[in-house]
Amino acid sequence: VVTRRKKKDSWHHGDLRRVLLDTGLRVVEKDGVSALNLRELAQKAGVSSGAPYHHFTNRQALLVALAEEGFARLRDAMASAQAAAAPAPVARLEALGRAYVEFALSQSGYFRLMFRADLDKTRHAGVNAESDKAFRLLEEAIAECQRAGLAPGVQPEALALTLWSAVHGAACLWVDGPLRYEFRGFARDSLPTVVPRTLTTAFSPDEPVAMPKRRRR
Amino acid sequence: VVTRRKKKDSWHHGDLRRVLLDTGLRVVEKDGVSALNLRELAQKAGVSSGAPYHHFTNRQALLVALAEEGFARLRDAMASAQAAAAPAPVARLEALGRAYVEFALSQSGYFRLMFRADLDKTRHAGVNAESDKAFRLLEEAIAECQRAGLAPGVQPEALALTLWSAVHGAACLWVDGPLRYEFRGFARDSLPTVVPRTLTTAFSPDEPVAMPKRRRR
DNA sequence: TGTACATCAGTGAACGCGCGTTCACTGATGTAC
DNA sequence: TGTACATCAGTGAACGCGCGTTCACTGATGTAC
Repeated sequence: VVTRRKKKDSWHHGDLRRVLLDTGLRVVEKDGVSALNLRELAQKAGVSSGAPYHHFTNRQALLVALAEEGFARLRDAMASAQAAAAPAPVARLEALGRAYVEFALSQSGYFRLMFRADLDKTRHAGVNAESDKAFRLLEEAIAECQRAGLAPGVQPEALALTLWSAVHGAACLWVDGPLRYEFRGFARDSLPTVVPRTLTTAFSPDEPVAMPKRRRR
Repeated sequence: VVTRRKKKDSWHHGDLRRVLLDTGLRVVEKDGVSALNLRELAQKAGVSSGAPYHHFTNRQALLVALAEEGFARLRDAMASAQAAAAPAPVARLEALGRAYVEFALSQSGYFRLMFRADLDKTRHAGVNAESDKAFRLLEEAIAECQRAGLAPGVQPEALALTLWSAVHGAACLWVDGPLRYEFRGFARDSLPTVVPRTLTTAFSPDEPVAMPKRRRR
């Protein structure tokens, strides 16, 4: 409804592309991906219904652009959380997991766009590259823990997958699933910590332990 | 396209309600929830476009009915997997987790319907009751392990949430997510085992261990 | 066993709207000389 | 610095389709007596 003006009022609208992305993100955050339509976006940006097509070839392209952006931001969030964490390998790993869940909860628009079912059909180079980078952070942190003897000596791939699954699952259950930001009295703020902390605690309950030597095969 | 006839050709169509549910499920399994539309369902059942409304008040109601059914089937699958498992608490817990993921992969139609975002808005008593029952199986199996000293001594709620998150996340990543039934050379058949097994192995790596006593708070 | 009546599961045509997308256009912006 | 021209981001009206939903109807099914 309100016409947005960015710094430079040049080029007619300022930065329509950015405005479309931003308002689109807000719509998805509030009502889900299926609620996003270009006409409404155009209207909210104070622009005619055809205008968005000068910036995105179609609706799908806008969704993909947002998904790419989301993966990049997730990676940034994870990287800086890790950098800010205590130097111990377990603390660093836990910080990554927490950042993942925190991102999903606070940026649920991006999260939905990044993992929506239809994305794969059009899975674009940019999306794949970004998501790979995010996942690689997790893998490296796990390898680091294993080298230090701070994680169970199972296949690293299995451990990486399990950790990713756990934080991803928590995010799904909270963002769109039956939990909706609530689970048995855990405070909203502590939610992102619960799952990663439980895992790292389970992996090395007391303190650094040697890699367990499996006795039977 | 093909007109279905059930045993009794009575009542015009036989059992249109059931046929609509079944073909709807197949559509969702193949192309996702958004691909399901009542006109196509009616056509596939060889019936006019208005016919479904004698069995479901609207599209939403059909989706909810399928979701309820899905939760009931998930619970059955989990219960019988647990019953068929070895008597050891850890084996029983692992069987539950495996059943959850197996269900998601083999019945991805139900899985999508059960956890789709829009379900919550209309979250019905039937759905809630069924999903609670399924989750309670998991909780009890965890409590059993903890009593036997076979799981870390963290809060049971945190452990339950983490396990649920892990199997749910694996399911999401495989069914609609970036993994799509593939992860680093794990065979498709072994996928449902990877995450639950990794967790139970991590929880009690060698054999039954006493509940760890946390030294620092 | 037959008849009358209520009920119920279908038909098929139509309504109507949301929304992606197109298109001929206009006026603003940048650039070459 | 001014002018001519290409380009580009908008307008706004319209197309068109998919699809949920409705409605007056018809014929089949079950039930009461």
